[in-house]
Amino acid sequence: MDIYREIARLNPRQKEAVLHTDGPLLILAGAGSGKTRVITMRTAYLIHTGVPAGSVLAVTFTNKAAREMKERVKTMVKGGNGSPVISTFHSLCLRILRREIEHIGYRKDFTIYDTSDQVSLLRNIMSEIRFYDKSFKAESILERISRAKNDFTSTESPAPGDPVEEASEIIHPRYCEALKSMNALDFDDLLLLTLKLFREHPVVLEKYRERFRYLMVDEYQDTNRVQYNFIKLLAGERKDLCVVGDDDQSIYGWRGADIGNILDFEKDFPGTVTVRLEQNYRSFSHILKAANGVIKNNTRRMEKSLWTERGDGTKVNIFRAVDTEDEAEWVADRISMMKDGKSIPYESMAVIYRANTFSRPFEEALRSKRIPYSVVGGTSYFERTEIKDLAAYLKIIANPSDDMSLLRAANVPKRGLGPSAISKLSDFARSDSTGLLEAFGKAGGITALSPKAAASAEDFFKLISRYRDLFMKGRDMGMTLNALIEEISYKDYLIELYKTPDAAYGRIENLDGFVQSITHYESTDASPSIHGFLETMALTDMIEEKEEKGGHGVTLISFHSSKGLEFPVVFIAGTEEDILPHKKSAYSDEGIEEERRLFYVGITRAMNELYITYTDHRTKYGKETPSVPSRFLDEIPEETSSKIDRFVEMGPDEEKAYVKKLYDNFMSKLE
DNA sequence: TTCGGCGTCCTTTTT
DNA sequence: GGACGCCGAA
Repeated sequence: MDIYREIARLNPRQKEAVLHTDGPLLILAGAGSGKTRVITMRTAYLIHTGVPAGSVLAVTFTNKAAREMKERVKTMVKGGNGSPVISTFHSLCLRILRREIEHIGYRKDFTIYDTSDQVSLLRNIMSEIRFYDKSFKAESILERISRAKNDFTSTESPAPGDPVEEASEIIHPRYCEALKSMNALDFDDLLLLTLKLFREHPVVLEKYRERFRYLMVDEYQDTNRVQYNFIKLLAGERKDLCVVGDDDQSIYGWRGADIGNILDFEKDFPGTVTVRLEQNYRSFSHILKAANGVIKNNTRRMEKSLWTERGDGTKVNIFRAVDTEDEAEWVADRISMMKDGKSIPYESMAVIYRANTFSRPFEEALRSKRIPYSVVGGTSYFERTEIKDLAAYLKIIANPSDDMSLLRAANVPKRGLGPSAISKLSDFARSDSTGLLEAFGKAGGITALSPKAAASAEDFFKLISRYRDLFMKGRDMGMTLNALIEEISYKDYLIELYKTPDAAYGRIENLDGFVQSITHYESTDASPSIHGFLETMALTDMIEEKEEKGGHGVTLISFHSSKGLEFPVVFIAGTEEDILPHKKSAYSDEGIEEERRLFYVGITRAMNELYITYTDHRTKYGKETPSVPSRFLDEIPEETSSKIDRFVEMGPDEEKAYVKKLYDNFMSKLE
């Protein structure tokens, strides 16, 4: 591929971004402006000018983004020496820590705790220190702790009178100690500890600065303070740093993403060249005007305005539905009209909503019209209990200090090791200052324990030791895992739990999938190990590659998950106050602005046709509630939209039917 | 130690 | 309307 010919085909702004290779560069990439094309071409160009491929580092947030970028760079850069490092923040940090973590006093064989591991650890700690008050949910404490870890710069004392804040202040240090003693790192630690490493060991930092001379960060608007500091340190004095992002699409503030990072980039890195990519290749003009009209009401943003050469297209349709079912039915009707009348395939259409629970009525309406659909989101494969159960076995096998996994595995399936036996075992471990797993091994000598429980604990210890040997020998992990499943009769346990083999069938299928994924890992990884497998499992959703291709029918998806995607036809549903903006975000201007960005993200997903719907009445938590149209609807310019109103649309018969339906609903609620 | 019934809560989720 | 966690009984 001739790189110069490719560059010549870019628009002037894109060209500018690709050709700027010295000093800090901020690419403000509007939705649909060809961002990926620009950053991959910039990478190719860098390498073409003589930069060694291996000294280019591109960091993304998701595995998907990293994968896509890798593939596209590969087609542009032929052969040559080495390839650029394209990685997520988390995998990059993991790789660094695997090599260097001993510098900061951790063992190399640490394991990674995911969110549910974190929650169970917190529950444990909270009950141990008798903090377990119903008013404190482990999840909300976790949220605070994670937040504190992510914007570690703001270590101000808790807002007085906020009990959750005060509680997490107390729990936080204990949580960190517990993690460390279990030789475990949570997701935040991967980043935080790498930063700590860089700060405390300049020699190590220097090594990585030398290694990665050219840095690129994708989705910069989503970085948190730790990521910002990490990047800044790594960029060092040379500051060959290029960040790409769109402040208008910053929708992860609640997860610690700091929109200030992108807004202040020019200030943080003096001499920054800023390039705005505003030409949009995705949508018709009416859609873009609607998007611009909405987003310009935000105050904390960098001025920009999308435009297109594609022409006006059709106006944005705003539909007022009678109620939740009506909204879903109308959308389903439209979908089948598009399919039948315009031969638009179902795969080209998406319904976007604020929260996953809103998928329900759409699923029902689509199903009743026999329209195929797939719901994006929900619990991921590796979050399923049966998978987590088995993973707990693998984790305690891999890391004997991992008490949380030990506790999970110990009594699943039931072995007669309930809370009281466990607490005796951990008392012993503490007084004898050995690990919990060793305490299991010595259970015979613990007088407080019933002989039955003691024997059971010892058996468990032996089981784990035996399988550790088997796995460490490194031969056929898939078969070993199968043997383990067999030995602990896990499938029988599932059948018993779900009463019938039929009900348990799906679960058992998941198990087989799990065995397959370890087998697959084993056959594709250069040096497979149980640690490596657990890592891959923690950091990537290995199933997603399959699902990405397999997704068919109409897509049902949340605003958040829709970022980065595009569909010829988009329906945005539930555009009502308390939903969008969500009532919990409506207290602050910041919150409202992030909700507005969500709406903006949704609008800009649409290529050809956009429908926005709201209802007159909505069923909330099983109760009929009147709804108020979202304030954001008023921000869509009149000349770019057209309104459809079911109440106006309805003939007298339908109106009568509607009134009757309301009445029936009302009567049925009384019973 | 385990099972079943009630009260509580209720966004978004890249890793 | 429903998931999930807590507490009481066997």
